[in-house]
Amino acid sequence: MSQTVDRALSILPLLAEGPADLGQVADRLGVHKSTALRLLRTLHEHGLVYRQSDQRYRLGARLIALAQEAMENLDIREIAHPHLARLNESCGHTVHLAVYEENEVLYIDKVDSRYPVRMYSRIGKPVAITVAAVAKLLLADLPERERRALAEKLDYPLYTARSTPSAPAFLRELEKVREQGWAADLGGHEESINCVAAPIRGADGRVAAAMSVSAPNVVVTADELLTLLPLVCRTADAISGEYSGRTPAKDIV
Amino acid sequence: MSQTVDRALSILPLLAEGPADLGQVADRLGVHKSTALRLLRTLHEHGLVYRQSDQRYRLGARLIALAQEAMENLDIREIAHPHLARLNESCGHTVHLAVYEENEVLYIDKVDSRYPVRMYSRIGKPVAITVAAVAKLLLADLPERERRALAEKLDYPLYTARSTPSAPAFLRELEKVREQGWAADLGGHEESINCVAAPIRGADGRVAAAMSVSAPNVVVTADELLTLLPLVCRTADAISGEYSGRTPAKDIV
DNA sequence: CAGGGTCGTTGCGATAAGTGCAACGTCCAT
DNA sequence: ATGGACGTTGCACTTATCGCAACGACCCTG
Repeated sequence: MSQTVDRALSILPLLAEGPADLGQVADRLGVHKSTALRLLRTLHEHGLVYRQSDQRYRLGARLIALAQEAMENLDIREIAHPHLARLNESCGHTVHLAVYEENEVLYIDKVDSRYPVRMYSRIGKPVAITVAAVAKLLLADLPERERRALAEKLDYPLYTARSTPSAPAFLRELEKVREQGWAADLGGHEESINCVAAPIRGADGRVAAAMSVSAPNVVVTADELLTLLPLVCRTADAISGEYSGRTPAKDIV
Repeated sequence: MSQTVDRALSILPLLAEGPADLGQVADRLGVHKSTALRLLRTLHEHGLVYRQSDQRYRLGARLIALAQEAMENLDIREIAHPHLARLNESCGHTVHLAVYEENEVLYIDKVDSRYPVRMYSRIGKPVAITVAAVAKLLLADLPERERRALAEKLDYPLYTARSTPSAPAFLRELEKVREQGWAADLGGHEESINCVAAPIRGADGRVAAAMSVSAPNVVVTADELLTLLPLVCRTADAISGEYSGRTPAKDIV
């Protein structure tokens, strides 16, 4: 809508790929160098980009700090965290919390496994949307139109032989998840990693977030992990209760 | 430099304080509502702001994802992480990695304590710059002019009785840290928490990052924590060696 | 050491893009 | 039913942005 701002913001994902110099930025934006310079300067003043010693630009520290504040403002995160920590205490595995927003599913909290083998994932990282258990729960709750439209738009990378291969398969899987009220990912993202997930609902009954427990085969088999399902669901329900204002929450400050 | 972009970017910190509606944004920017609307729309298209169900705007998911990518591009983080994890294995306490950029010190990595008592801090969060041990190391290495200028600009909040109270005191502390080559924070930020920190240097000898070990009094006394200093310094030196390209690093892909 | 090339930077005039206004629509509360 | 608050739209004005061309710094090469 606003050309100047639009161009300036387009620089950010570009720099997210790695540092770039003025010429590269100008080329990729399709504008004159002087224009790119002015945009970069403005971004720089706001701390969103940083100019490193070799004169190239990269994303800046304030961007990271802003994102941090953004996450801290998500009240569901505050509410859920103690529950996630408690679940991690009792089962020892990695626990994730994720939300859906504008065609993306994002981890917004994580409690690391207490086993030495840790899986790779990061708060703030977009989730493998076609296979992750939390993603299935979040998408399964979208209105049908939106769900179908999104499913068509997605790519279906074959991370493993068990990855969801196509839009129809994905929609069927979502339907199943929707009915059973929980989801699993058994080696669909990484061969040896399984997850079970449960939905967290707001006052309106819609799925506001999803949480999961993940563990590699070398620690527990898929079947063993599935025995945790009731515990995961209970935890998710407890969070739902607090988040929707039904349960007053017996803590804190 | 670019008015439109400048205004648009000013919206981000504003929304970081919490969700706001169109009128509030327009007022705080000092522009007409229609102008604010267009800016917000552009930000929205790029996913940097999100419009929640009550129509108010808040920071969006892509901002968080971008920040994530920004951090993953910091090569020092990649290099340091295994060392931090190993240090955590051997001492059990919380380990932090921080960098300085444009008047801010930011945690860019963290390995949580294995004790039940965990301290509050977050990757991406700006550090209490006048008291944190890592901040002292990073600022102590700045050119004198810059260091003085920054010291004058800072606020000196008295978190505790031991917090650095003023610019002159801070500069003296930095001088000391500079000479001894390590830093500590003994209850200067939170009464019961102590840290020891060591610098990580690049090929040019300048301090590129700093790492610290933190623990609450209830787990170890300050004196006990200080006995870890040699280990912390050795770890930092190992990271320095790898980062500056001296040590080839015996790993990875 | 001179010359050619690359890259970042600056000032300027043309004009395209952004701005504020006023009117409209919607929703909610009175 | 009526008033007010808030978001949204189209439009005329004019200001802020754009690309250009020229400059300067730097680096590498012959």
